Amino acid sequence: MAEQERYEDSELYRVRHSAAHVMAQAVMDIFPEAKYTIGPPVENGFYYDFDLPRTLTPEDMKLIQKKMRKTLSGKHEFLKKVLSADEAREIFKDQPYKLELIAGLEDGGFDEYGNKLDEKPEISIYEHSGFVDLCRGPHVESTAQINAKAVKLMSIAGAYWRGDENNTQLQRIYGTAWNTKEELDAYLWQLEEAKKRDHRKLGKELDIYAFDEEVGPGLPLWLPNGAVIIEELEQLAKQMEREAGYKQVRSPHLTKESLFIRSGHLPYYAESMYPPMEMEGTNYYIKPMNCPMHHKIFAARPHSYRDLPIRLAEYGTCYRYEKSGELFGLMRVRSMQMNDAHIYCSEAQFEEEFMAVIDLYMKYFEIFNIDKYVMRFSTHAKEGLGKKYIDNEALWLKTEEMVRRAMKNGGVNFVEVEDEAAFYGPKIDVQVWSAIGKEFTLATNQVDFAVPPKFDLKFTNAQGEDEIPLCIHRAPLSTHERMIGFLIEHYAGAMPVWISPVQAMIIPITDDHLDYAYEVKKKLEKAGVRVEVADDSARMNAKIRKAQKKKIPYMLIVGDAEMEAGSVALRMRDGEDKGAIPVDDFAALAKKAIADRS
RNA sequence: GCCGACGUAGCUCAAUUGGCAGAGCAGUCGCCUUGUAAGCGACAGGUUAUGGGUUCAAUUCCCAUCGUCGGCUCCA
Repeated sequence: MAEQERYEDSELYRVRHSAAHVMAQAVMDIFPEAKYTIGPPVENGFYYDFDLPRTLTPEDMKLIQKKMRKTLSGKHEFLKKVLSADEAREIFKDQPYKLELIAGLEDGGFDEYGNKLDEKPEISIYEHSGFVDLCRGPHVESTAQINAKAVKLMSIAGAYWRGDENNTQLQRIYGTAWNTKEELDAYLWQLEEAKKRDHRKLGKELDIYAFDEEVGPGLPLWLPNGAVIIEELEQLAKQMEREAGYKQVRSPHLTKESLFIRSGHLPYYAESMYPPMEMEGTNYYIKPMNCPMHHKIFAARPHSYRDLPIRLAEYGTCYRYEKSGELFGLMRVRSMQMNDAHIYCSEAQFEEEFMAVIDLYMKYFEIFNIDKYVMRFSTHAKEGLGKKYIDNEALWLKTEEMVRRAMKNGGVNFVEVEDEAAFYGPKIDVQVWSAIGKEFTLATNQVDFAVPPKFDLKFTNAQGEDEIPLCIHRAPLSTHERMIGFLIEHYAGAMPVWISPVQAMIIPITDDHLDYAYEVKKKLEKAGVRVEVADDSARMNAKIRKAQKKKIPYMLIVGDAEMEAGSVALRMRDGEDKGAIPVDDFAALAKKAIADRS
């Protein structure tokens, strides 16, 4: 396979970066008193952030686009000039954000996002048709290289200066830019297609879940179809966990405050927890995580090294107070049921246990044909020690090395990302993308070296001494909410047979075939197939259309011929007509598809 | 939570400068009895998210609240 060109090195990257400058020029033209900040290329386009005297309107967008087009119709060269910090300060003396950037560059400290740089950078400006911006480039040679017909402004959004919510909120304009009009159209078409896959749209159409204003935001109601999917996922998890030596446990949704103080969730996690309720002078919290309960279950009985590892599993229901603007369909909710388990093991057992969890992930990915994901190894950051991370650098480094070694020995590809760990240890997150391109952590596999000692967890080792176990937190099937949201999009609503809420729809051609249809239904139900009869007054064609729109895997058409032969005419949801087959044969076929989870 | 947009029947969407709130699909009831993506007809369906305000008159203009969406922040 040929080496792929890095996006940052591509022509398109320079086109987008340059288009951002042209847009900034248009905005500054309309608002001369505005302050401009930064405007980088991003995936599929670019943005630029401004501090403006008033909020932008759709009319402004039109005007900006018009002005951009005018600039792009000419051939204006992008000229780079390297200068000193003082010279730069003189040019941008009325631009406070630029002055801040210059100061960062001068210190050799920080780039435009406030991230640390390794080397002291040079300070440069780019100028085109009289517009000057502090910028390290690269750009196209001239505006003639930007196709005005392939540039489109997409949306306005709020964004914090340097991504910090304590800073001023700026107005961000997003645009997209391509080499040709055809590429732009293809991109816009792709966006439309993605919307059709959106789990929020399909979840409604397929009657999987609903939100109700009166129930509350982020609190999904599972409709019968959704509940079927949940049931199947739990069956799968229970089977896999049984085979992998897990034990099922159960724990309450509510506990005393002291438990979460001990676990370290309070006060650090309080922002994400529902506020406490007071009973008889004691505060109780609804759990945002299951771990403290599982630790208590472990601690409820003494353990010998001979018992380890101990693997405690529970599809635990948790509640987290996500900020209102962060909610997103099923992917980000306030009530969730996690495919949770905690594995308590000795240090010697760690690598094998950790990799057994990764193996479990792989098995699930195979079942669901999930191949577009990134395993992210999330480590601590030194600056966060004692703040967002437990203050024990030696243990961090040690456990991180354990994970790194385990992953390498297991031959698993991963990317390492600093400052993404849990407060109690490093983790492997499985990153996936929603239909509309949002990134999510689907599954997670975390090491916990910090909390077991807090809970006085121990086992008796071979020498008869107390030893503290390590804990692995894992959730390979994520939460029901996120997993099902993901699966809806992954399959574009056409769920595999085994998790399809309705697996077969029997479609009688006329009412004369209804009795036979019910007879077939009974037989198939006996075989364990979720089947319904389309017994409404619509015509066969309409019934097929309806079943097709509900993405039901099998349509069984029954008429005179089938009734006589004891068969069904099988139509697949992709439109393929398999012709008539004996009912028993179909039952066997469906049974096999369900058993194989295909 | 913040910035912005939006909220009309179960769903998808109309409604002129403020002047009687409408259609398709779904639903119900009839008729038709049909061979692989929509048969025909009738009926029913609404305090235009909620609460205030302006006005002779508000779906339309203003304010607040709730919710949804696009981002930011945050995250399983």
